[in-house]
Amino acid sequence: MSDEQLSKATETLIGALGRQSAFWGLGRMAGEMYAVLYLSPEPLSLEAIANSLQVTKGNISIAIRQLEQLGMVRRSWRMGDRRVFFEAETDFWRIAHSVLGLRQKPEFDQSFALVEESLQLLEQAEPSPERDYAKARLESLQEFYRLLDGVVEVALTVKPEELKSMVEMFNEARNK
Amino acid sequence: MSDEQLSKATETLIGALGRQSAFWGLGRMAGEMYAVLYLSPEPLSLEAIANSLQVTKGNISIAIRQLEQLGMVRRSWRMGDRRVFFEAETDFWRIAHSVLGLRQKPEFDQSFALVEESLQLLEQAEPSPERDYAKARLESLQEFYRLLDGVVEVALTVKPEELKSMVEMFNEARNK
DNA sequence: TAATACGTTTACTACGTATTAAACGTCATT
DNA sequence: AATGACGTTTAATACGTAGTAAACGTATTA
Repeated sequence: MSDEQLSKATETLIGALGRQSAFWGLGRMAGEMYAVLYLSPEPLSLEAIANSLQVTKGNISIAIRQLEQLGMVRRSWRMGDRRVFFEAETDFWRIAHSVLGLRQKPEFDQSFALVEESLQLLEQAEPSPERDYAKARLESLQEFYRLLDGVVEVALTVKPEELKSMVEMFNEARNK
Repeated sequence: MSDEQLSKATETLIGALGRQSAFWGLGRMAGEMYAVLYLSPEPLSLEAIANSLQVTKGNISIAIRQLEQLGMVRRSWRMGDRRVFFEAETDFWRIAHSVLGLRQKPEFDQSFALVEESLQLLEQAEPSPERDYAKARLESLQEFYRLLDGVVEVALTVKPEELKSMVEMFNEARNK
């Protein structure tokens, strides 16, 4: 690293995305790796990543798979080089799509299905004030889930520019 | 428990919200406790919660604080009873507000600040292709953060009915 | 065929967090 | 004052996951 400021800047981003990634349940390592790749002008080898993060190869090998599966990182090859290179997907919109679809949505669906199951159990229960109360609560929860589902659906359908102008529209309307 | 189906339904919801809660980084316990309270027609004592989840009082005492701080649970008292009772906040809209504000937003802001810091470090760096590339990347990341921030802002500003009708509008437009 | 350079897998260790049991402080009741 | 019923705190433990080092498989080169 010739430029001190540049490497400091990289370290700072590594810290930022590591935090973020851990917070969202992806593991600190995954975010840190993404940060390294995101700032690198050209694809990096597995070993290069391991060096810049001071961890072992095996560690990277496992973590990189998560990132690949989520569409946050791609592999590439160079002719005459047996090594595998990785580069970051830089289109956050695309990343948001795949992460929501592959990670959040399944979890959401699972939960939704369980609420439905719970509701069906209540249908079979003896009518009683307790049952009726629980039933009302579950239906209310279900409605909220449906709203959330709809919001996400919309967010993934519109184009980013559309979304951006929508947001601006709202903010203008609110500020007067 | 007089009604077998009712308690099965409760257990199912406990499982669902426990999963969900752990997934979102709140800890399994917190979600399970919320589920118990959410389905209970009247406030429950600390010990009652501990019994229904088969854990110790101390455990509940700690976890309940999280839920209180996030506005997901409230304390209440009964005259002539020294015990503390807890009841679930059932307005998910309100919960969404406070969770986003108290939990997600600070984390987001922290990350945003670090990206900015990183960007400022780059300003001071020697001009070079690597620096310029990194700078472009960070600016792009910043723009995405701003968009996200705006979306959340809007989502928290509009009333739930407004949001709901917006979603419906979009879906109709999309389906023709 | 031997030797080297990879990436992956595996068994082990280290670490942080969740959970418990017990001690503690407080308040009401006797 | 003494006792008992609370909720909270604390120290110890259990548990799951993150991370390492080394073995492994495979392809490439000599």
